[in-house]
Parts: sequence; C-alpha cells; structure tokens
Amino acid sequence: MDEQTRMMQTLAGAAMAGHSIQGGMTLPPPHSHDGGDGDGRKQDIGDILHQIMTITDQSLDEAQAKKHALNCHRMKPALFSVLCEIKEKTGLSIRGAQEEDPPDPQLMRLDNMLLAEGVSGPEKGGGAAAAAAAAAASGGSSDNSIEHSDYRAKLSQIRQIYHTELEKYEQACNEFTTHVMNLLREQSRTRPISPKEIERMVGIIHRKFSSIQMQLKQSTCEAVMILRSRFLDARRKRRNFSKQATEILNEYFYSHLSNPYPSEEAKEELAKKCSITVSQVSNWFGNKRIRYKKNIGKFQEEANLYAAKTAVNAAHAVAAAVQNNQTSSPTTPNSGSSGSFNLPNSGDMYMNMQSLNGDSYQGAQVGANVQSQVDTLRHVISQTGGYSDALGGNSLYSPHHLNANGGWHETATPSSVTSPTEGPGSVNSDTSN
DNA sequence: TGCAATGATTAAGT
DNA sequence: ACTTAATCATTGCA
Repeated sequence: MDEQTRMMQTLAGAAMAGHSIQGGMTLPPPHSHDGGDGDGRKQDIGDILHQIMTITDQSLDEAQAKKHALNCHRMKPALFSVLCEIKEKTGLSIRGAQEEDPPDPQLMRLDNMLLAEGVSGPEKGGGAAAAAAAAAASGGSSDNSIEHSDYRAKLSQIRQIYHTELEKYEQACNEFTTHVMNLLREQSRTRPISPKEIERMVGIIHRKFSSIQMQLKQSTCEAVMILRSRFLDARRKRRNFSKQATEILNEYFYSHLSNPYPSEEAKEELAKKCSITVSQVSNWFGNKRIRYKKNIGKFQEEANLYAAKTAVNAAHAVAAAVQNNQTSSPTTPNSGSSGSFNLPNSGDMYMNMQSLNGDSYQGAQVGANVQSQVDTLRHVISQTGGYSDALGGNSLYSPHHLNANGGWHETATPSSVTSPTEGPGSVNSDTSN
C-alpha cells in the first residue's frame, strides 16, 4: 500500500508537471482547500486519486458507478499516458532485475535421466505390447525374460503416465496463458499494459508450469529408480536351477574335467538346453571349477555318478570313433594318450584328425568326442582300479587335471582355443553320442 | 533355526 | 574379455 500511495503521489506530480489539466470536477472534492489555479488542479488530481484508492472499499454498484464516472473524466487520457510512462520505467527496472535464467542443471539432469531410461524421447520399440511380444518370442519359459518383460511393461506404464501428465500440464499451461492474455488485453483498455509486460507475464506462467513439470519429472525418475531397484533385487534373488539343468551342466563338467572351460558356442548350447542365460552358464562353471578344486574329495561321489552315467555311451562312442578313424588314419591320437592323464589337448587332436581325415567337420566332432569320452573313461578306469580310499585313491584321478598350482590352465587349453575344434552341436556329441 | 548348498556379485589378475 | 577367489544372499533341508 505504501508503494501504491507513493506511486500515486508521483503520478499526481507528473501529471501536474507534464500536462495541462483544466476544467472543473464532476465529483465533489473531499477536502476543500482553497487556493489559486494550480491548487485547484492539484485538488482535482488528488480527488481522482482518492477515488481510485477508495474504489475497492465501496459496494460493487457504487464502485461500478464511480469507475464509469472516472472513465469519463476529462483528465483520464492525460493520467493514463502518465501512468503508461511510469509503468514503462518500472517495467524496465523489473525486467532488468530478473533476466532469463540459465537452464536449470537439475532439470537437465532429470531430462537426461528420463531420456536414458527411455521414458522421455522417442519410444524405442518398447511398450507393453512389444514387451509381451518379446517375451512370447523368447519362448516365455525363462524367468529372466518374464522379469524383463515385466520390467519393460512397468516402465512403459510409467512412460504413459508421464506423457499423459505432461500433456495435461502443457494444455493447462496454454489454457491459463490464453486466459491471462485475454484478461490483460481486456484490462489494457482501462490500464496501461505493454506487450512486453504481457510477454513477461507469460514467462512467469511458463516458469511456474515448468517448475510443476520438474516435480513431475522428479517423481517419474523416482518411480523408475524404485522399479529399477526392485527389478535388480528380483534378479539378484537366487533361484536354484532345475534338476535337469544341473544334470546337463554336471554332465558337461565331468566329461570335460581335463578342461572344463566351455567355449562360447558350448555355453550358448548349454544355456539353451538348460533354459538359462549364457552368463548363468559361465557363473555355474566358474563356481563349479572353484568348488571342485577346493574340495575334490567332496565331489568324488558326484563325479563317479556322472562318469558312470556316461561311461557306457562314452565307451560306445569311443569305439565308434576309433573304428572310424582307423579307416583313414593308422595312428589314432587317443591311443597314444590313453595311458597318461596328461593328454594332449583336444586342439592338438583336432589338428591331427583334420589333417589326416580331410573332413574337417567330422574330425572336429570326433576330436571333441574322444577328448570328453576319454575323460569319462579315465575316471571310470580310475574308479575301478582298486583305489578304496575315497580321498587318496580317487585323488589319483581328478587332480591330474590340475597343475601344481591347482589350476587347469597348464595342461588344458582355454575355451578360446578349444572352441574351434568343437563343431556345431558339440555339446550334444560330448555326452549323448 | 542353523547350516550347507548354490547362484550371483565383485575385485584383482591375466 | 575371461578367470579366480572371496564373499554375499537366498534356498532348502534336517
């Protein structure tokens, strides 16, 4: 109110100084100060200002009547232009004080995150339908894919809500802006409003709405974070593999005991057969190798079980392989190695077979077969060799695959080397052929 | 409820 | 990129 009064006084002064105001008043002056011509004008303006100031104190009808009277007052145009001048000056100072603020770093961070999460920005093949389709395409049996599609469906839900809300806010913002602009335009007939002022007002409205939008973005980010953490927790949750899957993995492990490092292809094959992911296969083998090495004695029983399980098949397959190779090569690679646990690795075998056989694919298969089957047979032989002591006796078999440091790597070839020796479908051929 | 088994994660090494 | 070794966290059994 103080400011307003001050402005009015300024206005009165400015009107006095810059414009020639003449004529009498249609309204009775509240205070009758006597004086000269100047005093009369001053009184006029004072009266008008007083009426303006007290207009809100009166009833609506009274105020309307007074407003009309003031509007028709002969001094109105003059006062109006002075008011415009003052407003222009104060408007400039306000604009100078709050210039366009730089882009909010927090808002940018939120935007970036929403973009990265696929909530904002172009839809990247997501959506509940796409997620469901992806789950169906992958067989839908894997928990992982179910969880994944679930995650994507939830994310899509968040995305949808986010966009709906954003749209609503934008619409509300536009509506409100239009409304305010109309109001200002209407008011500009009775009070001075410059286009710049309207612009400024629009800016204020937009800023207000963008702050609301930021809250929306923040909430969306939080929702995504919660979803993410829940999803990751769910993934972290351990689920035992099916009995069948464990069996398949164990069969592979014990039939490749000299080099239990499945190649990428073998891992993929195992993953497919066990309905788990390749990384789960890797995890399993990593754990298995470590745990086997740490406590060989404990795994003897298991090793025997799987060895016996595949022994018959292996014997048959080896016999077949030997017979097959005898036709093309007089010196069978595995004949030389059968007496020792320090076998040449399957890569070498493959090279021999390939060069002798001429048929690379068959050679590769036979090479892999012989390697794994000899592993199994060796185990069976060692088990039936009269070693009754569980640890001492059996350790004659297994630890031979390990070097002095307890590692497989000294004698065994890493998967990256052996993998080319195993042709397509080598996993199947290892144990079941 | 305690404990072993086991899948997953992480740091460090190659 | 892959492995080892240690560790975490959950599951399942007695």
